[in-house]
Amino acid sequence: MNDRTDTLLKLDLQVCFALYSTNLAMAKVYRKLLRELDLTYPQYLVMMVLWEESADDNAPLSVSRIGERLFLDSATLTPLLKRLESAGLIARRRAADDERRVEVRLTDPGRALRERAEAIPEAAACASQCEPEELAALKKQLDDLRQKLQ
Amino acid sequence: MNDRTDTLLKLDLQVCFALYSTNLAMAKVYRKLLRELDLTYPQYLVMMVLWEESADDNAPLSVSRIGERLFLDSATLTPLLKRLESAGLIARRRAADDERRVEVRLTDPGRALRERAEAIPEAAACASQCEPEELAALKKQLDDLRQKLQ
DNA sequence: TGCCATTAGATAGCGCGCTATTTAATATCG
DNA sequence: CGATATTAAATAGCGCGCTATCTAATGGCA
Repeated sequence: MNDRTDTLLKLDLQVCFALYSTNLAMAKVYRKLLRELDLTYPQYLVMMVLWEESADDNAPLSVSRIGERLFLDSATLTPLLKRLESAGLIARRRAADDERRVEVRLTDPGRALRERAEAIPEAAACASQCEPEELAALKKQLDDLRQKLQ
Repeated sequence: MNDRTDTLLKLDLQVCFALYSTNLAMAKVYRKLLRELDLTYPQYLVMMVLWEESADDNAPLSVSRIGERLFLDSATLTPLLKRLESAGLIARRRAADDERRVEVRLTDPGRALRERAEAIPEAAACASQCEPEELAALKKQLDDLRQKLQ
């Protein structure tokens, strides 16, 4: 193994660890911010998808559609959605035309929560203290890497 | 809220989600690679710290020292270390001079595992398919962000 | 010496996120 | 039509990672 290869391997390890630990740090910041909404970060992501795709017409989203957006599957989403349902933020119902599908809709409180949630990204942006250019570059690199890994 | 601010907020959300989902994708790749070593990614990180800091002289590391390196605390590490212990890779023992501390040491099998683990970073680097320059830039940005978040 | 604060680690309980499997509904094809 | 394959979601069980709390050991100080 030559030096260049060795450097590359160490670097790769360091990148993976940086990804891992920065993600934990990010989760910690969001946990604090989302505490007052009684949401976890993954729950917040689900609500964001619903607010984005279904807020206007209240069109239902299937579990798998939400999973597509968030790269999560039913084993993760089903219990999470049940918690959001028991918190009164969403409603779950089997689709009439295909009873395999579960239709997820916002309830009125779920729709209303959006306003209170609007303070979150600003607070998060503040915590990150980064320049837009820097963030844009980081996002692009992360998206590239995810695509390659998948 | 002006357009520039709005753009920044959306960007921040996107970066956090990119971080979250890329981390999951990375974990998935490592899970597959580490399967043959019967290690999870956090367990692998602990072994890496031990291999790096304690392989030569078998000097023990405390739980908190490992936690410092990995940004994890005892609530996460204690059960993880117990699993590594029951797998025979490490030994845990209260320190004689201060019985609050627990000394973590590699066992012979734990030390031996290092050789088999040396194929992992190469395989991971291969999966990421990235140029060293790109990885180096990504690592730097992630480290910056983590520091700002903490 | 005795009291109190601090420290290191362990524990309880919760919510992901995963693999593997199961259930039920729908689609397909002879 | 009936048998089989495919699909959507749910479930079981495991390992983090966290907050909050607890236990036990040590340090400090009157």
